[in-house]
Amino acid sequence: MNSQSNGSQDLFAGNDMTDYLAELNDRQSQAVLHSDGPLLIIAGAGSGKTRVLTYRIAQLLAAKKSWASEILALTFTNKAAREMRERIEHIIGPEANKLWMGTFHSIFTRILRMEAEHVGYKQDFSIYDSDDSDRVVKGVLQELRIDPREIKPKQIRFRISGAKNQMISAEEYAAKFVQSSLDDIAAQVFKIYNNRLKQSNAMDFDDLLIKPIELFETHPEILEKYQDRFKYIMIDEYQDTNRAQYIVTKMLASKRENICVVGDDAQSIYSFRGADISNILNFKEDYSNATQISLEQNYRSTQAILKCADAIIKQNKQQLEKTLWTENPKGNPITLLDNFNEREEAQRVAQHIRNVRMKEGYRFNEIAILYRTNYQSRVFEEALRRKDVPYQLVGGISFYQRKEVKDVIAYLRLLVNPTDEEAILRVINEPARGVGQKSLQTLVSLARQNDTTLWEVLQNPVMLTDVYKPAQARVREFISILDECRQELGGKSLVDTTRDILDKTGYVKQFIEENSQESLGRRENVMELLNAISYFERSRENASLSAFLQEVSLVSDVDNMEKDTPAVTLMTVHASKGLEFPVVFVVGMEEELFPMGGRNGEEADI
DNA sequence: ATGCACGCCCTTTTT
DNA sequence: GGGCGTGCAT
Repeated sequence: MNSQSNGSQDLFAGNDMTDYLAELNDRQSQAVLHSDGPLLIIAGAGSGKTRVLTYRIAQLLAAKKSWASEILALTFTNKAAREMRERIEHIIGPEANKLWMGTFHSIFTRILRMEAEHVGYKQDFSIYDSDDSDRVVKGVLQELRIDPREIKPKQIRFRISGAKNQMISAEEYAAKFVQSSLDDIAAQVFKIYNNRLKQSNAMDFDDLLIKPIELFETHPEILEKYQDRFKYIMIDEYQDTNRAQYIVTKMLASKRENICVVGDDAQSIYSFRGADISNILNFKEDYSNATQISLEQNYRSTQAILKCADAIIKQNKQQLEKTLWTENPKGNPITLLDNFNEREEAQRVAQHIRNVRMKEGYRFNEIAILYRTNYQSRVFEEALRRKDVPYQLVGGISFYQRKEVKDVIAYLRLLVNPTDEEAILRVINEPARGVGQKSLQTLVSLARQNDTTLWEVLQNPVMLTDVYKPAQARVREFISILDECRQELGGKSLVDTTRDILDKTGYVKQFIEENSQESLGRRENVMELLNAISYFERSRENASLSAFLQEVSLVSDVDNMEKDTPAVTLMTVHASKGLEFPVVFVVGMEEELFPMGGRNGEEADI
């Protein structure tokens, strides 16, 4: 691996700024030394982008341009944020913890928590992931008497999310964007969906980006507070910002224009979730005095690989011109493996892995298998198992998306935010306590009729009179368990409180009684969640339940990837972005699958 | 009315 | 390898 790679060697032995400037090439140090005014860094793949960003922050601090607490650095993944923070900590020490560095979602959640009341929320609002959103949509569809099997909740959610990303309100959507009956349904659902989230004191992922804009638009004095606080703003992966992210950062930067964006139009991979490549293409028009610096030297790949990538990217119609080059060796040619089907492919990849290990001495953790979609992993897992090759899966159904984990999390969410309707619906009959569909339906419609929260209905004995008698008692039991555990929050530890919930509800007991392979696994996952909570509690100063919940709702699986375990890594191409492996298999390179095409496969997407 | 077992469905990429 | 809906038993 090259010395400029993401490798683990300590690059920051010296504390003297000049020391590490010496490690940079001309363009890199130019970018690091630029301090005031808008700066656009076009950073090709493997061109040392992270190192430039970290050094730039260190440089701003060293030159006393600002305090750490006045720098805002936004990334897309927790991993990128953590990596940068660690590197900066090496240079400047614990002061690094004062940086406002994190994903868009986590930073703006932080701001929203502080300003919640100004956007009509309570501080401990819940965060709904896409699964929660789908379930809300589904509920709304049912209330509208639309069969969720004919109209898929996901389709509706995509439309709502797409609209939100582009800052189109439910009202505007209904007025302007209805072109099909599906749009029409989406428009109806959109409004109700928003109300329901609001009433549940919950935000979805998109809200975390939109609500700050609302906040700043309606409260100029609050906007100004943050404009003054953030003297320097840095945005990583700018090519992947969507409209909301573009607007909110522009608002924050407009006073000082000390905004530095780093990106590469050729590496835009998130258009499917609203990323708008024109944000980076138009940066120079947004800020007429912007400086542009292109990082074109690649430190990661061989010439052979670079040449191949370049030949493909050159065909993009819209792009910022640049040519990647490298001083690295020519390297092995790329090997093409023709296969009859996926089973043969997997089998031969597994064999190749054994070969490169035996003949060329690579270790398992230096090898990666990349595919387009998670479900492709299965056949490779099988093949690797058969050949006794250890592997680790990154992504797919992540730990925090498992049903049993989500259930326990839902219980915890209810301690913090009892009005979280999605959480109630999730666990009110989990484990089965005799509150079935029929009773639930009654309860929900009571809430709607009285324009109140489900929680309110559950608590109100008068309202419950219409509900099936046996269910009433069970509802009361459910409520009192939650109330009891909520009392504990201040006193007991989080793990103990969680254990109490599990005990009182019999959640784990059901798994023990079932005693099947499956329930055993589920039980283990719940135990692992307890471990995670306990670890969180031990490693944090102010380890509140709501802080834990926030963290788990904003982590992804790549964040937990183990770099040193002796295992081949399996993941999607998306998840691999920014990582390095000496040996890489890109599998399933089939028409329509890679790149993904099909009916709506537009040329721009390809 | 609820609970359970079964068969059906689907699987882009992520915060 | 999931969830989810259906249909049957309790």
